[in-house]
Amino acid sequence: MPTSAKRTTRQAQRTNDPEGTKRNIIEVATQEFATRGLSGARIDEIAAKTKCSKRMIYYYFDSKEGLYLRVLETAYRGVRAFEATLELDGLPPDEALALLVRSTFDHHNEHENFIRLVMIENIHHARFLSQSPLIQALNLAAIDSISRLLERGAAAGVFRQDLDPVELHWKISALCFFNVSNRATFSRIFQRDLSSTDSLNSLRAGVVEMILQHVRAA
Amino acid sequence: MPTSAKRTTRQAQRTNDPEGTKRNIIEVATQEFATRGLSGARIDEIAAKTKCSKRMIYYYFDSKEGLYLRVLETAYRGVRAFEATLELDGLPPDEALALLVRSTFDHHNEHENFIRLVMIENIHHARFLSQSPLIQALNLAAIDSISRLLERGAAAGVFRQDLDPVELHWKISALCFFNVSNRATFSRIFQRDLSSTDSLNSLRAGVVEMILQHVRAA
DNA sequence: TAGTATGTACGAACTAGTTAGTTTAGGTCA
DNA sequence: TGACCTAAACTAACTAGTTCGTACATACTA
Repeated sequence: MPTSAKRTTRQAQRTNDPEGTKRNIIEVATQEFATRGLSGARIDEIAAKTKCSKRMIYYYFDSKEGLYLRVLETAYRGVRAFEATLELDGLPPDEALALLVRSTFDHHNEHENFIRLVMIENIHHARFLSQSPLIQALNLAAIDSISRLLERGAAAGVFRQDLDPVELHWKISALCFFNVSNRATFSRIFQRDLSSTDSLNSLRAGVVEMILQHVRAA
Repeated sequence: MPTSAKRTTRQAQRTNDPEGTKRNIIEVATQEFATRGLSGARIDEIAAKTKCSKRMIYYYFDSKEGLYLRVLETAYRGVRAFEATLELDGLPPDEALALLVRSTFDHHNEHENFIRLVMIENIHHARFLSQSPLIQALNLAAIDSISRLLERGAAAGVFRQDLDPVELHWKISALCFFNVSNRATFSRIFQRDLSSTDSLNSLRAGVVEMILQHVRAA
């Protein structure tokens, strides 16, 4: 019987691996959503690039938007996990801040997919992020770290007293985020490869310097 | 005959107005593309919101992408037109720079559609901007203005000598762009309305201060 | 009357999501 | 221990609805 023969050949080595399947789908979907956006990404395309069938995407994630939300959460979790590896509390305040800025700059630079997902989420007015208490909790933790840093700096007399941790985080983010988010248009317009080592070194140094100058006690 | 009667009633007052029609289409399309992105925007939806039919979009702009490109060009032209109204050359360098930063911050803040179009274009790796020599020319002109400013400042001894105009433009852009581009996610995560007058005043002041401190001669 | 401008109706291709199943893994009980 | 059972994991093919783009008909203007 040809039907059963075909089946045997094709599916002989199937093994159930729910976690692996989910991970595989999220990995592929991250790339697709980051590349093409929520409406630009195609479920069929994602399915084709996974090791499983399209039905599994709906089996595990319910809908395109459900999948997108899980992709977004996974991306934010990755960033927070990175931040947690920095041990700022053990360093003098100014050195800790310099390290934070430098690391954020480099991390963003190396994780373009994360930046693109955040851009896409902003295009959607943070509609999906709003549905995720997880993401909001993750980010609030990042502010604690800056708060402690500012308090130590102020106490030691090296930082100004009037700094707001959220606004400082905003400034650091702005400079590190823009480097990746607007690189395409910026490089094109000014005919300069902003991802070259020289450009990155120069921009990184400028950003660190600006932030440190900004927080220094007068 | 009902058909001709209908036609007569409906089109009795029709007047040909190609320029007006084109302007109307671009206006509507700008809003739609800025809101939903290139793949998210729907030609039928754009057509429904114009005063003309879908046929006219294809008549004047050939394709969805053709329309998008014209929308992008029009948006960039608007920004450049604004920049040209600033008369920086008549002011002392530090005042001129402060005015440039403040104006850029406010202009971006008031033109969310432009910011969103640039975000969308970056998501598309600047693929359409690359096709438009017009946009590239417009932006290069903006750099001239900064270059003159830096030269005047350096000559007067108030600015450092080692500043690169493109990098300074990058830093100003980063801080002013991020304020609008990432407002949705940022406001949501930190439960703070970054578009409130207080927030804007505080951020604007911080941005101007940072840039001025950065360029000042040591 | 020739070229420009405009509306209507339609189709081919695409796309999110579903239906109707099959296969696997791991436990149960005769 | 080994046949049997069930829930979980998985697939191929399909459906219903959408969406870009066009063919065709017609009106306006110089």
